[in-house]
Amino acid sequence: MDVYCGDLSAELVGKEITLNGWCRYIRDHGGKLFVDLADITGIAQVVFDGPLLEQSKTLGREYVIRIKGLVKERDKETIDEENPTGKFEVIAKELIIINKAETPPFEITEEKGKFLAAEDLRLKYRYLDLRRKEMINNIIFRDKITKLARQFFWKEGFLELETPMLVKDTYETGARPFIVPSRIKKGAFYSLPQSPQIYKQLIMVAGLDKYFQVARAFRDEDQREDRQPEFTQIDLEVSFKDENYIMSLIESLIEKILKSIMDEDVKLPLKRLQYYEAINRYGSDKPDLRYDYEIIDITDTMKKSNYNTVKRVLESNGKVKAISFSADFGKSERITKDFMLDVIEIAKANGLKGLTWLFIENGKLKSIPEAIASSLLNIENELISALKAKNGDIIIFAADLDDTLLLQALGKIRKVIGDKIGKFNIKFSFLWVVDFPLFEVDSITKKLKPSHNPFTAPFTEDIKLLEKEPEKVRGRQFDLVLNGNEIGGGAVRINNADLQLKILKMIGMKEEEALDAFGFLINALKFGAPEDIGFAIGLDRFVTILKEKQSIRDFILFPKTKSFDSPIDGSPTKIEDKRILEDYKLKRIE
RNA sequence: GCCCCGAUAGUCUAGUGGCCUAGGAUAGUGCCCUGUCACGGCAUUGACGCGGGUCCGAAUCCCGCUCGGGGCGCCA
Repeated sequence: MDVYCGDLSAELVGKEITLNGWCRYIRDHGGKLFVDLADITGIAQVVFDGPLLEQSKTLGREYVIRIKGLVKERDKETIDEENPTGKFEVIAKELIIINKAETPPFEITEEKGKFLAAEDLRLKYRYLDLRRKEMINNIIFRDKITKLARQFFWKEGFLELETPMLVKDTYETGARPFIVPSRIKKGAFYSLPQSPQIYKQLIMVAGLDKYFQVARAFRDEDQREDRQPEFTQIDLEVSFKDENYIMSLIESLIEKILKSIMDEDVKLPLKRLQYYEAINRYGSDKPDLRYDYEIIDITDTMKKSNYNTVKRVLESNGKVKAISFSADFGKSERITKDFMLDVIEIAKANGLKGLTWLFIENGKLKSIPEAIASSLLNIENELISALKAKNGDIIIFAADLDDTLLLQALGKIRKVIGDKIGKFNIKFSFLWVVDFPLFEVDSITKKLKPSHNPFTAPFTEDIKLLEKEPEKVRGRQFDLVLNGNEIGGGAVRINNADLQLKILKMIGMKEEEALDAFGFLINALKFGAPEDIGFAIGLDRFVTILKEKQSIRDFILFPKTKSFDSPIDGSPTKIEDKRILEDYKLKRIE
């Protein structure tokens, strides 16, 4: 009987079984030899003695073997409490060495961190890294979520449909795509999809009214800890539905994932925050609401103070905004002066001229130097009560003429403080951010650009503002935020050809450019496009946050490095000029 | 394009101008061991990313490069 190593159990005691696995640890005692045999399920101890002893001594680390043997309950004093199969062992009767293995270039160990090899080495030998329990768990966890999502959408009547990987280049409006030269059509290129966006809209026009896909997407933009050039979205699109349908559908999916996979409860419906409210209260369109630290406008109070630095800004119609938080973050650790000096540096790096910080002791404001607190003496109580601050709290505030900059900088600082204090009473804080502006104004070119994508429908009542006050038009866009990270986004799509063309022109495309790039979509909208709404969850990021890890690379089998190399196969690699020229009629210039 | 951090045996690390002939752990190799479980004991092989500079003297300081990581820009 074939058994997995992790499946040794009481029922198997006395039975002869076959195990296949890798020799993880070998303990040679001279007259007896123990092997920890590992596979995807776990580790089983195999005992070699008697006639097999000599052969077993030829085993090395990571040799792949098959053994036949007798399952035995271990003597009490030899039970390994650390190992789930530690009450049992297998007395080997037959040993087949399926394959020898070279000594691994790093240790495949479960000991946390101690021997964990550098990531670039792990990625080069990813097949060895993936033998580690932690990685196995990550990959299985990801599978569970994908599987659950599939079952969920199938049950809701969605079709799992595949959109093309070789698509039309639509660089004009979005992320830089990876391009693929065409061999047949000289000088022409496909792109790899930045998202299945347009194709799923076409699926809706076709009348296949509920689509989903576990879709790969590609973006040739610089990387971050939570960004890879190719990544996976759980992507969906529906006809004849609205925002409330999608939000409650996604909420229901989240609830199921958290309950059945994480055994965590989530309170539904999720909180919804309007974009402007999120910005004003938290300085971010994806605030982390595991902690409060709300940004409070103290402009009016500060006007009465004698704090000249700030007053000068106020005289030019600037604003002052503040955050308060506890200096004490448990385990007798406290916010230090050095940390606050770092915070001031962060403030400056984000464009603020400076930042003031004070602390409250016995109901009084204190500062280093004392002069700051003195200049605020007349508004001390008003300030403390406006911020709902208490003894032991730190108050920070900053003033600036540019309200947006002020809020964004404080939003960054709020996050730094939140991450530092880290005393969260909620593990997962989900949030909808809704009512985004349809456009952003590019700070340099002053041109309009879509705040998400150019296919998002404006609010019907805002369409009249398109001509004169486009920056006030709200888009029917909603983002899903988890612990301060955008993990999903959805929108109602434009289903009117004229409006679609108009929006494309508003973001700076000439009519012929717009038709050249998106004519196939605009044309489709003329042939009976239904009401259309969709959503996508960034799967890699989602699983990473649920597992409370930092890097999405630990949840991707073969990730790329920061410089876009693929350590496992060494790609990208040069292709000989001859082939490029003959097949694609392309020439390399240097 | 820019900013910041890092690079010492196969691996993880110690190291802050002379105590370094570079220390430890683990892996490897050889020998010993019948109850270990990251077995143990004894012995042993093995390293300062590359190039330049400062200095009497550089793993250590400086410059450049390479590689890796974090961030800004970018990511509809």
